[in-house]
Amino acid sequence: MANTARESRKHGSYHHGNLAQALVSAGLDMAAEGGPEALSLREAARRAGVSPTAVYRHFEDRTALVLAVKNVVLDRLATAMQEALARPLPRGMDAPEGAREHFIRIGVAYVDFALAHPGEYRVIFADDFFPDDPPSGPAGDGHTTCSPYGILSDVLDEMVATGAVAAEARPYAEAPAWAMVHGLASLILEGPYGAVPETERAALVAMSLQIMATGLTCR
Amino acid sequence: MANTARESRKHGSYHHGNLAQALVSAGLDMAAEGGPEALSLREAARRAGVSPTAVYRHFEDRTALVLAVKNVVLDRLATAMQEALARPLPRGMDAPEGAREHFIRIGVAYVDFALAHPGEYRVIFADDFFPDDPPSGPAGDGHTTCSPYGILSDVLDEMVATGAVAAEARPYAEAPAWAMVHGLASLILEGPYGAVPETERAALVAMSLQIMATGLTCR
DNA sequence: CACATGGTGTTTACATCGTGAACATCAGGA
DNA sequence: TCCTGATGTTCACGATGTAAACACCATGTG
Repeated sequence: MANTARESRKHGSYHHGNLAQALVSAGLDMAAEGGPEALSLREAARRAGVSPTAVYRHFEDRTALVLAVKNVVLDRLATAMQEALARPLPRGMDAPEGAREHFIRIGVAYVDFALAHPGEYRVIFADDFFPDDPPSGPAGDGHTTCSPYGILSDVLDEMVATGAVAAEARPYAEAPAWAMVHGLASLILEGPYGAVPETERAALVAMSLQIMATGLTCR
Repeated sequence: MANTARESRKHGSYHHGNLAQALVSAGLDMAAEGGPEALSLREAARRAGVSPTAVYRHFEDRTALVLAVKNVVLDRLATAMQEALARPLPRGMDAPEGAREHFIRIGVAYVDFALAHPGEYRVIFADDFFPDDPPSGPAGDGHTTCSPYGILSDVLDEMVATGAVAAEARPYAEAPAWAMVHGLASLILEGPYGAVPETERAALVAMSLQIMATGLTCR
């Protein structure tokens, strides 16, 4: 939104103005329509009103364009998760319960985002390169807190700090948690659970996350 | 393996003999090399020593070819899981513990298969159509027991039958279980956990499955 | 002020892919 | 014997990613 004024192509001007941004925006649209495989370089150029090879002035590859789109999607996902955390907790909930509730919430937010924006979500896992979210050693070292991975990490820390989760269970705890939500999203979007009616889906997701939280908490 | 004798192309014969099979076999090779996106119709034809359009006599689409390959991969995955189940249990293990052990085993086998055959594994989730493994209502109705999904279903039934898992937790229990293993495989193959050294990977997977089993079992 | 420079977009071209249409070859039954 | 249906072939088309050479133009330096 940096510059709404300078719309797509200024009347007859040879130069575009902010092609890179326009291409990423077109890429987001195309991803929303048909996932990462629908994100074509030529079509992005077409939508930006520019010749196919102009793209190469701003992105080395088609892959580079996809990667730029991916970063935007990751940001949006992180925002959705943070909004879920921001909602006030029910009164009368103690710290460990609150941490567990946070865990459930970001999980639900993650899956909801994936189901609401299937195409965009799938871009995150395109081209087998992950720009964000470093695996980070057994104990999480400094990651960007505003990335999905960082948010998950923080919530897990909170669970340990409040005593909801034993400290011994902390190392690598991101893995099962993330695996669960990504697995759910993936099985619903690309797997057999797409057939499950939407009403039961929410219950299915909630139940899965409860099991996960219990597995982490129970000792 | 129906007919090993009749190799690819018999000297000068116009007709191939068993093109369909040769194409699927080529498809498997290509998938092993570069995943589903490397599975090209033309290249499959090339490897079978046949013109590109000959493929259409046996498969309606490129998608149909991919689907055929997918079915073979699902079979192999199921076999790997069944082999894991076939190994004898440690003596002195009671029925609930045995069921839990079975659960862990098929989970490990699933992830191991995915990591050992990344390209083939990814074919399973290509073209967002799932030929096998119907979601099957809340309570599993008759699926093919020799499919990955069927095997998981059976093991979950065993967990309930032996009292390891409460009957109330049975409906839809396949979802979180499968989500976990698929999520793990996916995050390691296409996500950030590919960077984790192989030695720690096994521990990470084992730990995740323990948490999952605990979540199902704990009451 | 003139002008070179580098950033940005264009045109042309090529290899690859999936796919449709028309034609060729062959095996087996009327 | 010849016809018919199954299987492969050749040609053709449009789409895609990308490289190479060229065109435009804003900028700042002489």
